[in-house]
Amino acid sequence: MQISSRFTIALHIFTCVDTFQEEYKVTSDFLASSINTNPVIIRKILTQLKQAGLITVARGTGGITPTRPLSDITFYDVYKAVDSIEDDTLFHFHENPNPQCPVGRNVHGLLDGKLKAIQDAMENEMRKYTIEDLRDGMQELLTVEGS
Amino acid sequence: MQISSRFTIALHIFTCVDTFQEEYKVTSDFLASSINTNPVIIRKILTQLKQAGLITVARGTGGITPTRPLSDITFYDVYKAVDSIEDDTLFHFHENPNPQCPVGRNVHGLLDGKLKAIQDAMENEMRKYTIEDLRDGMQELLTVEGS
DNA sequence: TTCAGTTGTAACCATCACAGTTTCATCTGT
DNA sequence: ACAGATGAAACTGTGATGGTTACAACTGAA
Repeated sequence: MQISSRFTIALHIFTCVDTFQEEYKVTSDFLASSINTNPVIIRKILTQLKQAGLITVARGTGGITPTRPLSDITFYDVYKAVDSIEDDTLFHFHENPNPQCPVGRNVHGLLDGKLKAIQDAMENEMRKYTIEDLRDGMQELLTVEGS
Repeated sequence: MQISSRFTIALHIFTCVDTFQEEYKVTSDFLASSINTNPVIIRKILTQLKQAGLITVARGTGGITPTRPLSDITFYDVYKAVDSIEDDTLFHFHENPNPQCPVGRNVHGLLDGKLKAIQDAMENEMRKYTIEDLRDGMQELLTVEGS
C-alpha cells in the first residue's frame, strides 16, 4: 500500500508558503492551483497540519504561518500529521492468530521486534529532512531555472 | 496507510511450513486454522509467493516447498511478493502539479531523491531479516515454552 | 455596516483496496 | 474412481481516498 498523496501535498504546501509568501497571498485557492486539486482538499490538509501544531491559519483574511523555525519541522512531523495510523504501527498484523497453535501464539513475539526495527528505519530517515531543506532546495532549483 | 496483513500472514505461513512440515501435512486449511482466516485467503497469498518464485505448491496432494535456502529469502522478497506497488514507489505523489507554477514544475525534482532515500531505508532494513531468522527464532521460543 | 474574500465543515459521490466467503473446476496419489 | 487438495471466479461488506458542492462563520477594508 502506498502512503497517501496528502503527504507530498503537505510538503508542496510548505514549499509554496516559503516561496511565495512575500509576493502573493497564499490561500487555499492559490495552493489548489499550484497543486492542481480542489481547494477543499487543501483546507482539510491545512486542518491536519494545524491540529498537529505545525502551522496557524488566519480565518477571513487567509494566510499560513509555520509555528516554529523551518529547521524544526521534519518530514516525520508532516507525515504523522497527515497520515497518522492507528496505534502508530506501519504493519497491519492479522488480528487473531490461533492461540492453540504453537506458531499462532508465538508469532507476535517472533515478529514484533523486527517489524518495529523496519518502521524505525523509515521514520528515522524521515526525521533527517526538514522544511528548511525544501526551502533551500527550491531556491536553488529556481536560481538554476532563471539563469 | 498500513502495509496489508498479507505480509505478516506470509511470514506466518513460512514459519508454519518450517515448524510443522515434518509432523503434519501443511495445507491451506491447516494454515488457515493457525492464522485464523479463510483457506482461500491463504491460497491467494500462496499464489503470489509462487509467482514471485519463492515457493512451489503441490497440486492435488498439497504441500509447500521454498525454492531456495531460507537464508536467501528476506522480508523484502516476501514484501515485494505480496504487497507490490505500482511503479515500486512507496509514496503516492499528487499526479499533476501545475507546470505554470515555479514550485509545481519543480516539486518532483525537489522531493524525489529524498522520498527514495526514505523508501530505501525501509527496504534495506527489510533485507536484513530472513526466513531462516524466523525458523531459528521460533525454535527458540518453542524451547522456552516447553521448558 | 455592508461586502468581498477567505476559511471551516458537513454532506455527498465514485473509485479502489482489502478481507472474507461460496462455489466449482482441476489436479494428484492411492 | 475417489478423496483430498489447489486454483480461480464471482460476489459481498467495509473503509480510505480523492473529489465536489454548498453553506456557515470569520475578517479586514471600503
